Amino acid sequence: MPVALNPALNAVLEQAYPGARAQLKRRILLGALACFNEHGIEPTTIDMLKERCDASVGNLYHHFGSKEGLVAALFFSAMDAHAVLTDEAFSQATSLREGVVALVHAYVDWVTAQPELARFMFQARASVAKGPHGQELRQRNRLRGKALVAWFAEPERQAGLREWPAELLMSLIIGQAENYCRAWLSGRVKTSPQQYRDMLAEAAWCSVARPVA
Amino acid sequence: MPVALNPALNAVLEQAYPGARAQLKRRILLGALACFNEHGIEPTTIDMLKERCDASVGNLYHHFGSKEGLVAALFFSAMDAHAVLTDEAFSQATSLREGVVALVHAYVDWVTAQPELARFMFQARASVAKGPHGQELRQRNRLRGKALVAWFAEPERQAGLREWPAELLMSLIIGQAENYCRAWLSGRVKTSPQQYRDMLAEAAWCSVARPVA
Amino acid sequence: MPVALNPALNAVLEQAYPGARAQLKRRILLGALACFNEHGIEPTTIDMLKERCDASVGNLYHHFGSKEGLVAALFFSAMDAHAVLTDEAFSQATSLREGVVALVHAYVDWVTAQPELARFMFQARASVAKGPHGQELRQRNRLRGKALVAWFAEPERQAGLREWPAELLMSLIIGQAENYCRAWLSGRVKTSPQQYRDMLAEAAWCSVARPVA
Amino acid sequence: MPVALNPALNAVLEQAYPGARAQLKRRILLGALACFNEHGIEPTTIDMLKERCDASVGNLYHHFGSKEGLVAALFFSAMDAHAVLTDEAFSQATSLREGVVALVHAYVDWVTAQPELARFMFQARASVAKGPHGQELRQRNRLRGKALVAWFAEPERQAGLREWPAELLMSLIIGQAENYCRAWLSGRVKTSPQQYRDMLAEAAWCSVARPVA
DNA sequence: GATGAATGAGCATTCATTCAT
DNA sequence: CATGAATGAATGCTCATTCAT
Repeated sequence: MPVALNPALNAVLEQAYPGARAQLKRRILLGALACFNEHGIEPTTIDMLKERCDASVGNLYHHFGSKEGLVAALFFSAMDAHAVLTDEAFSQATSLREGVVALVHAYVDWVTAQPELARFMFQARASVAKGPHGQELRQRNRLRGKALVAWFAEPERQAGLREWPAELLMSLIIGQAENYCRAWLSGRVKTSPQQYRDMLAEAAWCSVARPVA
Repeated sequence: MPVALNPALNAVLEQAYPGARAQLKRRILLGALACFNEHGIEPTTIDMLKERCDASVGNLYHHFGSKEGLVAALFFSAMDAHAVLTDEAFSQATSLREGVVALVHAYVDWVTAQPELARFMFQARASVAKGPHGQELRQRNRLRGKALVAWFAEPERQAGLREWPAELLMSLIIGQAENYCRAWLSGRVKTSPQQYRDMLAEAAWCSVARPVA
Repeated sequence: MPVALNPALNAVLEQAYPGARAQLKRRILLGALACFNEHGIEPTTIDMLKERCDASVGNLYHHFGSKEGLVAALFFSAMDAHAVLTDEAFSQATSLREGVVALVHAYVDWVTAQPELARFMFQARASVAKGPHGQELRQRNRLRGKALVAWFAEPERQAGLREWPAELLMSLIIGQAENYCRAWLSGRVKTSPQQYRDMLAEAAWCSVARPVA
Repeated sequence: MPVALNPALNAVLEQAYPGARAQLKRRILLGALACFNEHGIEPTTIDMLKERCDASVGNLYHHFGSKEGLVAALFFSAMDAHAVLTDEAFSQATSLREGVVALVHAYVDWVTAQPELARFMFQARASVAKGPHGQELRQRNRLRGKALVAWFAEPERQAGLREWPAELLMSLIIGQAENYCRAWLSGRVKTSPQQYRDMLAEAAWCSVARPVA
C-alpha cells in the first residue's frame, strides 16, 4: 500500500527531520502514523510497519531503536509542530481576548489541518507517558503550562479574568474545543471543528472573562 | 496483594452483579480494575489477573469468556453507574440552568467518587469501541446523547440557550470538566475537581447561556 | 528422532524429578541433553528442543522458565548424581590411600557410566557459572571442596600426605583423571578411562603420598 | 575503554602478525581478546568488538573474514606462542626428569605469563574444533602429541617410566597443572600456579617415574 | 462448576554479514 | 583500503485460549 502524499504532513516531518538523508526516516514515520491510526499502536506489529513503510526490520531498528522509540519520535514531532503553531498564533495576540481566541483557534486549526497526527497524539500520550520518554513528556508539558499561565498572570490581563484558580484556566479555555475535536476524530460528530472555531473561542471567552457588571 | 476494600466501588459492582453467587465475579472485576489502571489494559496478562484476583484461569474464562469480555464487563458496569448518577441529578433539575449545573456536578461527582473507574473508562473506551462490543457502545452513546439533546431542545429551554448547533452543546457543557478531570486523574494537577465543581458549572453555564443583552 | 532409552540416565533424572507427573519433565531433559551434546548449548535452539523432546514451546517454558533454566536444571541434576556417587565411594574408604583411590575411581566411574552427562557438564559449567544460577554453583562447589579438604586434614591422614598446600590437593588427585576423561570424551583418545582407573588412582596416590624414606 | 597495554601480549601478537602494517590487526585481536574473556565468545557481538577495538565493521571483516575467523586467528596465535615456549623449555632438557619438569614448568609459565590468552584458549577450543578450522586444530594437536610421545619413547627414557600406556602419559604429566590453572583462572583458588610450579612438576614426576624398588 | 497444564501462533528484537560509496 | 547503513533470517519468549480431569 503506497503511503498517501500529504504535503502538510510532510512539512511537519521535515521540520523534525530535515534533509535528504533523513528521507527514509520520514517515510517510516509517515507509514507508521498510518498504521497506528488504522489499527492502534499495540496491535500494529513490526511486520506491518515494515510492509507499509517498505523498509527492512533492521532499518526500523537502526533509525528508531525500538517500536516504542518510533512511537515517541512520531509523538514528539507532532507535539513540536503543534507547539510551533500555537506559539505563532499566540505571539500575535495583543489583548486578553485575543490570547484566548488564539489558543482555541490554534488548537482547532491544528487538529483540522493534521487530523492524523492529532488522532495519533490522543492515543499515544498514555503509552509515551508510561514509557522511557515519560520524563521528557512531563518536562515539556510543565514548561508549556508555565509559560501560558505566566502570560495570563500579567496584572493587566489578570484583571480581565474571573478570580478563579490558575490551575483551572487551561481546562476552561481548551476543554470544550478538545472535547469536540475528540468527538470529531472518533466520528461521533460529523461537522468539522473548523466550522465552529469562532463559537468555541467565544464560549471559552465567556467562561473565563470577568463579567462587566 | 490483597484488593483494597472500597465500599463505593463495591456498590457499583453489586449494582451490576448483585447477590452472593456473583461474589467471585465482583472480586475479579475489582482486581482487574486495579491491574488495568496500574499497568494498562494491553500489558495486563491473564496471569497477572489470576494472581491479583486469586482466581484460576478457568474461572476467569468461565465468568467473562475472554480478556476482552472482562474489559467490556467492567466498562459497561462503570458506564451504567455513571448513567444512573447523571440521571438522578438531571431528573431533579427544574430549570435550564439547573440542568446544565446538574450535568457538570454529576460528572465531577462521579469522577471524584470513582476515580479508579473513571481512569479505567478513559483508557478502555478506545479498545471497547474497536472490539466486538463496539456496536453496543455506540448504540448506548447515541441513545444518551439523543435524550440529553431532546431535553435541551424543549422550546422554553432552547430559548435560554445561544443559537448554536446542537452537536456542540454537550462539548460546551462537559468539555471543561472533562479536561480538568483528566488532568487530575493523570496527576498533572493536584486539586480535586470536587473543589472546583461550582466554578466548572458556572463556566459551562456562561458558555451556553444566551446573553441577556 | 526418538530419544534413546538409557536406563542409567533415566535413573539419574528420576533421582532429581521423581514420580509419574514429572515424566514429561524428564523426557525434556533427556532430549535436551542429546541436543546440547550434539550441537552445543548455544547453537541448540528452542525449536530444535521442541522437536527432539516432542514438547510444545509453552511446555518447555512452563517447566523450566527459560533455556538457561533448562540448562541449569540439567546441570544440577548431573552434579547431584555425581556427588551421590562420590559420597558413596568416599564414605567406605577406611584409610588415606583408599580415600584417594575412591575419589579417582568415583570420578572415572561417573564419566564412563554417564558420558553424555559428563560431556554436558564440561560445556555447561562456564555458562551456568555466568548465568543467574552462578551463585548457587559456587556455593555448592565451596561446600564440597571444604568437606573433602576437611577429610584429608584429619591429623592421622594429613601425616600420610606430603606437606603441600591444601589448595593443591584436589588438583593433584583428580587432575590427571579429568584430563584423560576430557580427551576421551572429545575423541582424542580411544581407550575408555575405565580401563585405566587403577593406574590413574595409583598415579594420584604417588603424587600426594609422603615418600616413605 | 582503551585497551590496556600489555607488553607480553603484544609480543605474542607481533610474533604472529609482525610489522607496522599489521598494527590495526593486532589492536583488533587485543580488543577481541578482552571482549571474549569478559563476556564469552558467543555473547560478544560484532558491535561490541567494533566499539572496543575502535575499528569499523568493514575493517573487522576485511582483516578476519568473519567472527569465526577472528576467533581462530586469536586461538592459533596463542597456540603458536605456547608451542614456542614449550619447545624452548623442552629442548634444553637433558634427562627424562628434566623433560617432565620442563613440560610442567612451560605450561605453568605460559598460563601465568598470559592468563588472558590461556583463559581464552580454554573457552575457544570447543568452538574452533567445531568450526571450519577444526581440521587444522586436530592436525596440529596430533603432530605435537606424536613429537612428545616420540621423545619419551626413546629407549633409555622409556626405561625410566612406569610401563603404562603411552596414551596416558600426557594426561599424567600435565593433568594436575592444567586442573590447578583452570581453577586459578576461574578464581576458585587464589594462589598463582607460579608459586606451585615445582610442586606440580615434582608431583607429575612421581606419577610417571618408575619406582626405584 | 472449578482447575491449571498444555498449546502454538505470533511478537519484538538481535546480529553476522554484505556492499555501495 | 575503509566505512557504516542496510539487510532479513533466525531466535527466545509471551500469553490468550482450550480442554481433560
